[in-house]
Amino acid sequence: MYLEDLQNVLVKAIKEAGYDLTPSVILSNRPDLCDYQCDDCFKLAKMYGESPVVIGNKIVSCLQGLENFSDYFKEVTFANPGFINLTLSDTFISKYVRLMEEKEKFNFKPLEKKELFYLDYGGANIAKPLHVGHLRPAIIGESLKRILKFYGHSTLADAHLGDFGLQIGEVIYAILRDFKDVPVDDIQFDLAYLDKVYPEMSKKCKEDEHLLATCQEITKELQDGNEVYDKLWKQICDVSMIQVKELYDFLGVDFDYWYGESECFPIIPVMKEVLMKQGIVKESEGAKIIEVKKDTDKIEVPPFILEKSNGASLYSTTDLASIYERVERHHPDHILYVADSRQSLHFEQVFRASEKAGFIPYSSLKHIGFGTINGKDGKPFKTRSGETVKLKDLLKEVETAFLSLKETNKEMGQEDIDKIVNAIIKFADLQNSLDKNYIFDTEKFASVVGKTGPYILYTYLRIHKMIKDVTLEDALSSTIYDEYDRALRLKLLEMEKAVTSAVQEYRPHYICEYLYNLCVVANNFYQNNHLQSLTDLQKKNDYIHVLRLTTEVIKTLLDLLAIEIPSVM
RNA sequence: GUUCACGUAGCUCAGUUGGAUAGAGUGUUGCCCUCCGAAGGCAAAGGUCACGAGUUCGACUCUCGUCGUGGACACCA
Repeated sequence: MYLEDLQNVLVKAIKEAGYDLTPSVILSNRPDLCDYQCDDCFKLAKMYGESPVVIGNKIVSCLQGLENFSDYFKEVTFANPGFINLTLSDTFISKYVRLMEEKEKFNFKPLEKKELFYLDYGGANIAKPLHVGHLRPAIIGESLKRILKFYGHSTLADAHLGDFGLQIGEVIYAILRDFKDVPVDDIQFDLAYLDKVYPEMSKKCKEDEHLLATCQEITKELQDGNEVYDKLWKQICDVSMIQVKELYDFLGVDFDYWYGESECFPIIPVMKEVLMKQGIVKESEGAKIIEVKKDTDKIEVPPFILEKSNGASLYSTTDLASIYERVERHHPDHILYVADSRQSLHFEQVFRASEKAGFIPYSSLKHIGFGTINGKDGKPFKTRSGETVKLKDLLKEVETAFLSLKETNKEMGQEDIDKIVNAIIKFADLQNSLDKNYIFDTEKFASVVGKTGPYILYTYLRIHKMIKDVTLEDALSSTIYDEYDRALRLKLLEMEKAVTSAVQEYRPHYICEYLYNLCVVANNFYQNNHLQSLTDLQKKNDYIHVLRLTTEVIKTLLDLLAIEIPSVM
């Protein structure tokens, strides 16, 4: 809100100077000179064919002539070759800090249009243990959901479990082999069994074409409604879901719908009928396809495959069916897919097919791709023996490393330890920009110093401890006492920008960046201003106001990253 | 082969419509606990922004090319 007000003042001054442009007021990149700056003199110079120096000086003198100048600025200057430097007045800063305290949601501007975002960020597979690869979609998706919701949008989260693919056929094959003398209704197995059998079958099918074909056949029959397979499948789901939910629960990742691909199957025939009527389905090499390439394409975009030559459905089929179903049922404005960047071509095909079929426009569909977690060799992260790392083991490893840092950590309650482990992992992951691969470094994931989740938690707890029992009588005054105080108040105002950017670009790391910077400024304040020894009551009152708001902002933003605050550290 | 993403300090990474002196963390070297928690604060050193052209008053940012890394390229998910 404050930025908009600043901008409006500038609009007026520009008009008064005889020009017409909506300027952009941005955070100063020379904090030694000013708080905010406007660089649009260059643009105006081009538009009006005058020198930016002349234009800038005109605008600056219009600003300086404002009747209520001090409501906004302490100082406005022009700097060569074309910068307008704005230093905000204490009155202005404190006014908006007070509004952040008083108004709902830190005085965020209400949304012009509330939209419904349908988020697909699960991708966990039934019958396979969750591994490192499932970590990023879960925490990025969860964070995006919370950010969108905080911003004012509606969200629906769908786990979209992989529960009807080849891996199920493989596991069913193994069950029938291992329990061949047991009547189907009496077959009982547990999670340990699935954990053992899946890797075994997966390996064997890669080596044995005949076995693979058998498992594919089982998968198809399951999809077609084979009763025996269906019974086993239900049990596989029940057994696996316990672990899947346990892990997601630990990570604070929650879904509105725990749907799997299997849910799409009843819709597939309906969808196919719609597609056939539109006449966009073709036959090619025995398969049913939809052409999705365009003349403007630089790359060869392969056709979307609706049906395999053996009549079976595949990944693309269920994804398109799920779009059809989601649109029919929920009418979302956007569907977001949080999935590995490697799947970008797949989503491109699905999105084009969806648009061609008239389900939902291409522009409403978005694949939020992210890089893979690599080991130090630049290849996907594996254990020493070359296996994918189980998520459970990774979490345990981080916990062990944390506990060994300090003797006293072992005395902490399990709930607090869990929260800190979450903070370590999530902050380490989310602070990277999404599109890059990143290197998994055990040391980094065990670190609690510097730019880490625990640093944020620690900052929060220290400040919270000293102000939690104080009740405030007077509102925050407009006096700013020193540079640390000023820096903290200015930083608090930036919250809106951080969240807005994160929403607009679907990038949680803007929140991390801001959160860390806020904590640095807050720590600075803390180090240089001792609350206890203060005798000036108004100053003490104001400091508590500012610190309290700081803790509230930290807590709110941590929640957007799905990080909870422990009771002690 | 075609194509997409990436290449910024020793290491791990930010850099939000192209703007002034490219920022953090970590590591290294020094300081700061008789005052609210040292998982903290301060300071120093550390850069041909992969390389070469181009567009622009101005390029880490945009365009093209080269090199390097990773990925994708119809019946797997």
